[in-house]
Parts: sequence; structure tokens; C-alpha cells
Amino acid sequence: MAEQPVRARLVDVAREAGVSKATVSKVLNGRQDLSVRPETRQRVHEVAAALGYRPHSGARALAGASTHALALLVPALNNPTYVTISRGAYQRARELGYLSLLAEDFDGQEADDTFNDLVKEGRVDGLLIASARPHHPLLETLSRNPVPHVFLNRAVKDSGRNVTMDVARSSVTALDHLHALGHRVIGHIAGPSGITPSEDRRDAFLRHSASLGLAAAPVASGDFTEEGGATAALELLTPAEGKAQVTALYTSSLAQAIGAMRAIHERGLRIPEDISLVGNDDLPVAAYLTPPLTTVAMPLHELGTAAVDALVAEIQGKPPGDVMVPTEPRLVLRGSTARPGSGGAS
Amino acid sequence: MAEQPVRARLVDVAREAGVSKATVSKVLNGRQDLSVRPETRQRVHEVAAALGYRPHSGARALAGASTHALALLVPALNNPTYVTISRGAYQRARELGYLSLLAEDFDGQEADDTFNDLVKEGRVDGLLIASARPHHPLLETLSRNPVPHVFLNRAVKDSGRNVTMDVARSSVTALDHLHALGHRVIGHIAGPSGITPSEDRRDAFLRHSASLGLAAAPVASGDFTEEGGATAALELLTPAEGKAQVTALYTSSLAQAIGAMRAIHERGLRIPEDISLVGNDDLPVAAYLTPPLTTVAMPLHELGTAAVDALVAEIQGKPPGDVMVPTEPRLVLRGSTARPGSGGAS
DNA sequence: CCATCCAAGGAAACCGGTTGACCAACGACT
DNA sequence: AGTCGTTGGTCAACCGGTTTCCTTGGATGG
Repeated sequence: MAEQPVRARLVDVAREAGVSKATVSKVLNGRQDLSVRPETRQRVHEVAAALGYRPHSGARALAGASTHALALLVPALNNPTYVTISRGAYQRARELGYLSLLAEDFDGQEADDTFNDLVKEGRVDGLLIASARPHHPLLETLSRNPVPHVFLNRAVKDSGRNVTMDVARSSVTALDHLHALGHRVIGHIAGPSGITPSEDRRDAFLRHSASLGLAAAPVASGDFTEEGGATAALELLTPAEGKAQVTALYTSSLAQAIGAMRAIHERGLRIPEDISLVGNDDLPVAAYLTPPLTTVAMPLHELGTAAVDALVAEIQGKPPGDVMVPTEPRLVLRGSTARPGSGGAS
Repeated sequence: MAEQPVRARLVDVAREAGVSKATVSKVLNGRQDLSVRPETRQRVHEVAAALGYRPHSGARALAGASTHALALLVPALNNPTYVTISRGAYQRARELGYLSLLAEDFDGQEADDTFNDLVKEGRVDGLLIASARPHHPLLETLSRNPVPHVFLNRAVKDSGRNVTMDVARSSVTALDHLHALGHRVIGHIAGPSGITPSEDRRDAFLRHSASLGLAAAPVASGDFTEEGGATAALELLTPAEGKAQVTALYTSSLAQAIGAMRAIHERGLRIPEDISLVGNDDLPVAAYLTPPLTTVAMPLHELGTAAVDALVAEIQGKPPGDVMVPTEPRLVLRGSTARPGSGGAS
């Protein structure tokens, strides 16, 4: 019953179209160092389609051409942020004729294994590396093995191949919203220190707080997890002596916001009546929290597409460079923010 | 500065070890159709390690051997369930000398593209297909192209190659817990109908409810999302005339539980004082909800490993068969369940 | 009318492994 | 002394593409 029980090969297409392997290869790869009659070209394409021909990736790779595959390395897939980035990358890669593979490297634990499996075994042409931390083991490996790659989300200093978002503007967006509601003491739950987007966001927060003339701008750091958010929130909710109590919090991730919600509730405070909360990054679950969480949505999908564009450009020989995706953050208003001291919703 | 600027090839290892390519290949692949002196074998291994040799996957694949790669196809990566499964699969695959690639197929939208990219281009030896719905386009494609594959999580009827969990026991576990607390009217939020694990869980729920002699066992269906959970919860919270009000809900996914929490709150009911709630599948976020969610944790990691075992066995020529992973569900007690009508915590 | 040139395509080497067939050397056996 | 069986390997073909260099036939130019 098998319609195509066995893969069609290049030679099958060639025979069927009445031309040589070389011609088929050149036609299908759209090379113009060859002149072919339009009708021949046409026939080759038709036969290839009819046979469902797909070049064997290994054979291509062997023959010196590329594998037409990329890999996206993310630190943790249970962070849905990376899922969105990955979708953007996958889609754009496909448009460019590449396949984007997804690999999780658990903050560098298995980075070298992954590198060996994917790069050394010749499965991919290049690497998209999301959120590499400083001293990530891969950085050294990459310096020894010249493989096209870009860093995304977290910049690697001086690499000259970073693809990032305008995280500073996300702080500005969140602050403007809270300030407009009347908040004057706003706290920020930052990510771990030493990580670029985390520090950029925090610095922008402090800078813009100052320019808004806010009374105080306390910051606490924590992992991008629920736990990190909860711990940092407790810290910010317990002001140092003589300091004013915060009336709003702005977190660096959605998970942190969820942790913060829990901490706020444990303190017997209400959201948004007593404390307003703005999270970073938007996901469906935000709408179903109690109260629904107001967030600053970042252009994660675009980050993925931009990273692929940059990597493919590098693979094709263009020199790499830093890129910032142009789309600006977007405030998604839900129920977790209100005027300070108000008894009602915003 | 490049230590190994260029990949070491088989021939490099051979030259360095003073033997032929064939010998190196056979030694490294552990073939016993060849006799080699232990010292030669040793030397080959040492040289290979010293050179950081990795066989080129394309070349291996071409030469008729396998690619040593598998692909796991999941319908949606933002469902963290699949992330856990994927980690189990990746790890076990690695132990067996395989690389497990992860691909998202958006409920079949891109299934054929993915199939072409991975199987027809010869990148993988087999497919792990998670949660295939009936009439999934891949099913037909697979029937035409004989590729080793297994279905996991959701069984495909009569395929004879399903790897599943004991979902019936998860219903029993949840019910026993709620029944022991004194609940007598327990509702179940099921997944979409027509999907095996969903129906198995529901059937087991109904069966065990009956055997416990529960007054009523209302069921509502919904997608595995927050939205599906919220809608189904509202349905169950509005009893038909003459029917008793539920005092507890058991959902099929964590996302549904989150949606249900929201619906319960919107009704002005409290958890767990008015309604107890048990979710299915455990994730860190469950601990940070308000209240922390009691869940039935399923052996997702084991599901991944078992699926890889089954697939690799099939690749190595053993006939496929259905497998149920033996580990039983585990109740994770947190704060979302209490005695019915109680004012306090459990 | 012959040399030249260009359009159109073909032949063959090569990429890096795997594999079955083959072979040399040596000891044992007859 | 000749033969046989082992041990310990080697040889070379092959997998399915890509790429470089050729070839060929007809049109064109002188």
C-alpha cells in the first residue's frame, strides 16, 4: 500500500526527468552558474514534487553544503518565555529554508554534550544561544571552535553578536503606568545580578524613577522563578526603618509576579487595593490569576525571528553584529493595578 | 588559539592510532564481528578521546547506519507537561546513545512539514509522538511511510505501539483523598472528549465515584487550558435543578485548575472552605497559587523514558507493543482541599 | 566554409563514515 | 612439510548528494 515506500533520491528525479544528477541538484538549489532551458527547469521541479523528493540532509552536509539546520539552545523550557522565542525562530528559519531544532541545556550543565551532539556531529550549521550566563561553558567551547552563532535575550559582552530587546523601555512603560495611577513608592523585583537584561531593566527602572521624581525606588533581586519573586517581594514589603512602604511592585518575569502575589497575600495585603503589581512578559495564565495580572508584554516572537535572521546572515558570510529588535514593549492592562490606597479597581 | 580548529575525522583517528579506518569504525561501534587485540582497541579509544572525535552524523546516516537521533513531537510546548516528558526522553535517549530532538507541531498543523524535515531528510531514525489526536494528519503519513514510531500519553487505538500512564489511578487517588475528607458531591473537569487519557480518566472517575457510593459525580469537558477549566468549572458550579451543589472539583490539568480557581472566585466562593480543588500534574507554580494547589502528580518523566525505550527497541528490530509505565500517581497535598463546609484549612 | 562562441547539460571526484569480503601470519595438526 | 583454522586486522565499494571541469551541437562571424 505504500505510495512512496522508499525515499526518492536525486538520481530518481534525474532519471525521471531525463537529465543528470548534476542538473537536478543545480536546478533545485537555484544556482545560476548553470543555464537551463526554462522547460527543463520546470520539468525537474515537477518531477521532484511528484516524487515528494527531499534531499537527504546527511548527504548534503557531507558534500560540503550546509545541513540547513540551526539549533536554539535555551536554559529552561519550563520558562514559557523561551517557548515563544522558539516559535518565532522556528517559523523564520523555515521561511529561510532552515530547520530550527530546540535544545535545553539546563544552565550550561549539558552544554558541551549538546554542542558535541549538534555541532561536532555536523547536525547544524549554527547556534542560537538564549540567555547565556557569564562563564557559561559554551563560551569557551565556542572560542575554540569557530561555529556561526548569536546570543539572544542576554547579551554576552563584547561578543559583537547579541540580539536583544529594548528591556529598558519595558521598565519605562511599567513605571509610567504606575506613576500615572498615582504611585510614588514603587519597588522593582529584578533578576539575578550580573545578567545583562536584568541589569539593564533595573538601571532603566532606577533612572526613570529618578526622572519621575519618585520618593523611593527600592530594588530586590531574585531568580526568575516563583520562589525568587516571593522572596524578593517579602523583602520589598518590609521597608527599612524610616522608609516609606511601597504601594506597587514591578517584577522581571511572570513567574516572579506569581510568587510576589503569593507573598503579598501572605502579608494580608490585597491586590490591587493595597499593592499594585505589574509583571514582565505576557502569557495566557496571566489572565487567569486572581486578580488577573497586568503585564508588560515583550516582543519575544520577534526576538526569535531577529536572531534567526542574524544567524543565517552570518552563516552566509556576512560579518555578525549586535541587533536590537525594534518592536516596543506593550502594556497589557488587567486587574492587578489601581490607584494607591483605593478600595476599588483601576 | 583554536585547539581543534577542524573536526577530527575517522581517518585522522586511524592514522594517529596506526590502524585502518575500518578498524576504528568497528572498534568505536563496539562490533564483535571483528577481533582486535585489547591494546589496539584501547589505543583507538584513547586517540579518539584525545582528538575529541565525533562521527559525522550525516556520513553515518549515509553509510547505511542510523542517525542515532530521535524526534519527540509534542502538540504544544507551552504546556509544561510536555517539557517534563521531553526531559525524560532526552535523558534516556542519551543513555542509549541517541539524541532526542524536540519539535512542536501545533496539533497537527505542521505535522507533515515536520515529518518531511525530520524523517524524509533523514535526520532521525524514529518518532515519539505525544498526544496525537484522532485523525491527526501524521497518522496517515505514517501509514504510508514505514518509520519506527510510538505514541505516548494519548493512545492511538489499535496502533499497538502506545506508551501511556495509569491515568485511571490518578482519578482514584484524587477521589479517595476528597472522599476521605468527607466530600460526597465531587465534580470532574475532563479534557476534550474522544481523547483516550481524557476518557480513561473520566471513566475511572465515574466508576470509582459509584463504588464509593457518592451522591453525584457530575462531569464537564473543556480544553486543557485555563479557559477550558474556567468554563467547565462554571458549568459544574451551577447544578441542574434538584441536584446537589458540588463541594469539590478534580481537574484534568494544572491549567484547568488555574482556570477553575478563577471561576470559583468569581462566584464568590472560597477555596478550600467552600470548594476543594485537586489538579492533575504537578509543577512548581502549583505551590505558589493562592491557595497552593493540591495535585495528583503523574510520572511524566518516566513516560518520556519508557517511550524512548520502546522506540529504540523498535528501531533495533523488536516488534512494538503497548506499554504502560508502572509508576503510580502521587498525591501532592497543599492547601486547596479541606473538609466540606469547614471554615479552616485541611 | 571553417573557426569561434555560447547555451545546455553531463561526467566524475569527493565528502566521511560503514560494511562485507578478503588476506597475512602464525600455531596446531596430520 | 603441507594444510587448516584463528587471530587481527585491511581493502574498497557504497550511501546520496554537490561542485568543478568538460563536452557537445548549433548559431554566428569572418
